[in-house]
Amino acid sequence: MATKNRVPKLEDVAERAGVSPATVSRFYNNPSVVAPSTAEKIRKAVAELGYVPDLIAGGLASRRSRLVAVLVPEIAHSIFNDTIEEMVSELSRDGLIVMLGLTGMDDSGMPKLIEAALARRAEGVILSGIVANETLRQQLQGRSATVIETWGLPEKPIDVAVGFSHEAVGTDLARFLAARGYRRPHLVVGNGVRARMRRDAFLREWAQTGRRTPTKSDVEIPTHFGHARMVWRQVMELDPKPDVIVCGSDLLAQGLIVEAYAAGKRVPQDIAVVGFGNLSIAGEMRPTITSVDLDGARIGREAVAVLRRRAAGEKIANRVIDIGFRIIARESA
Amino acid sequence: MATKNRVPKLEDVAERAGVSPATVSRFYNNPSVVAPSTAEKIRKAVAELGYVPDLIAGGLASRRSRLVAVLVPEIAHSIFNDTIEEMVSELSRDGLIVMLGLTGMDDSGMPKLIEAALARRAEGVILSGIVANETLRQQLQGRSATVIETWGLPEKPIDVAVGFSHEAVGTDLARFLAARGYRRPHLVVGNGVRARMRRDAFLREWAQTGRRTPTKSDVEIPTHFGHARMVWRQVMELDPKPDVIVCGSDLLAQGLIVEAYAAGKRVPQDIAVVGFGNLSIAGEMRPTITSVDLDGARIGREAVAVLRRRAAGEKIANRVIDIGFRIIARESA
DNA sequence: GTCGATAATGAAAGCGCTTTCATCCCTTTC
DNA sequence: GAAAGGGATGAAAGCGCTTTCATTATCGAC
Repeated sequence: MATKNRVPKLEDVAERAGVSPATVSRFYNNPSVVAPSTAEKIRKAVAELGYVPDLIAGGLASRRSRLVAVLVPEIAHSIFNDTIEEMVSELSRDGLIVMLGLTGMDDSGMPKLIEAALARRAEGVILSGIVANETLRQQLQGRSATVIETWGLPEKPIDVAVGFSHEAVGTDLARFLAARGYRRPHLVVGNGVRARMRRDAFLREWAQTGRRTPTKSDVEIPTHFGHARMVWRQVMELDPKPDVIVCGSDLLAQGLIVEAYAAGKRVPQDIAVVGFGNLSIAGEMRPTITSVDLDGARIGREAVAVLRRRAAGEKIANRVIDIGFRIIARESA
Repeated sequence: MATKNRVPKLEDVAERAGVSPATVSRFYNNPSVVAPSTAEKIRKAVAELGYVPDLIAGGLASRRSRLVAVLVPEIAHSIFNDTIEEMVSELSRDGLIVMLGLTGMDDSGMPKLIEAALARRAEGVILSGIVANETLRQQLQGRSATVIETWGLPEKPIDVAVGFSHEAVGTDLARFLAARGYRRPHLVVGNGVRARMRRDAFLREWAQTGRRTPTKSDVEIPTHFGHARMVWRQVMELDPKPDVIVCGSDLLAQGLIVEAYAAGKRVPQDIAVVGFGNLSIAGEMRPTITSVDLDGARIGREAVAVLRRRAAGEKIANRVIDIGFRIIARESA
């Protein structure tokens, strides 16, 4: 038999079912137009042959790649993971696959990955953070792919952005702590753009209170549990008696709580701690951690929703989608 | 100009550079054969046009998809993340992209994702865990894609497997604890196949010592920090005086340490704790956590190495690659 | 019974590349 | 100086699908 020993193709199915290739193609892409009896014959032939459509060939012909690129700095300790998880499952529901790209914490891998995505004619490119490089912005703008920047809220998005305002977080956090009566905060700031935006807004707002200027220390991003020892030492050097430490992540906050206990201090009685991200541990730690809740999964959902609307040919009116955030007051501050 | 307002294609570059399409194709796929002066002309044309090759079309013609599918249960709290991260960066170095698929903790999404991967003619399919479903195994076996099962060590891999022996972990852990003089362990077991393999091996080995049969409790996988409260309660009910708790993950171990402190017990003096996975927190927690080190990144590297050797046409002699594991003794046990 | 719709299908021309085979021209080599 | 070899390029035939356009069959409606 001619079809032995090779991967069956559309034509083989057509022949076996006694129809034309066009009809088999319609069976897959537009099933409502094929007659039930014909469909049944095709289904049978497909099963007998073990046929799996070649989406590469299909993609070329239809110029639909069914591919969405998701580019993030890293995933090992990432706060983006909820977002990615949500996107991947939502997208695969639509028959889209996601190409995962790791840009590195400094985004150095981004240009190559964007090129790779465009070369595959990705229908969407979802980026974490906003793209700084002007050349890249242009390159992305010229293409038909939907480009979604997430987690930040640029004034002028390349295409669409969904995230929240880091400035607003900083401001609100300052107000929140001021209202609770704290007077000597220490800020632990990750050395990334976003963390700095929050810090600056915090300091600006804090200055309004007329209270002591907060001490600050820097950590590498991604900030995590292991930074705590070093940070603790640094904090104590700069100000042995801060009343609250504001962290760039819940993991770091958790680490500091452990350090505080190891140093014989109680949280929050002797020193308070605030996290960021509202990871599940924030609600599970002892004491539970006061944090800023960002609905990562929601960012993912909204991003996918935008993609869907684009696919449906809708115009996207609101190009900057603010999902907001909430300060969750718990035991630690 | 004819090339205005549309995405330039290979032919446009060829025309502009004054060469044939074939030569431009060679410029990309086999640059060593094109004359330097010609290459320069092409480079110039590419830059002027902003040409990006269409890898979909290229893939169809060359029947190379340059796509590797990576299928994992989830990524939000995953122990696989180091592996994924390593694979993604290694693969993108080779110009391969990775399609990330989430199968769900029960692997229910696997069949569809495998079909999607095959439909895109993925060159490799990397699975976490071993595939139980026989139909799926067959489907995978028939294709030319390299299939790599990771984290487990099946007796008869579909194609290639890289991981470690969960039985050996259980056995070694039992010996390790016995040697340290522990007499009343409690086992916290995730309700997954792999965790159960470790447990059974542990119990078998422990029985040899003639000591008290360990108490056990179950948790949902993925096991994490938040399970600790419930587990702690359960442990205390089953045996108020265990001398060591053996956990299915470092996160859970960390949670139990926090619980122990909250209950006024010292680790390891009053109760010891052992983790699994050797996440970075294991070495950073206070006390540092005794754990089982599995080099997740190495699994990723080995998997990619296999893919490379296949791509180079090499035969893979060793179809089961055991990367081993090490028990890291730290403060907590 | 005829006509226009409508539904179902087929024929064929691509989609934008890769690759085989052939060609041409320039070096070597004796 | 001719033959042989090799390097660089071009022509053209696909890769396995999709989709437009045309065709045929079917069905009411008048």
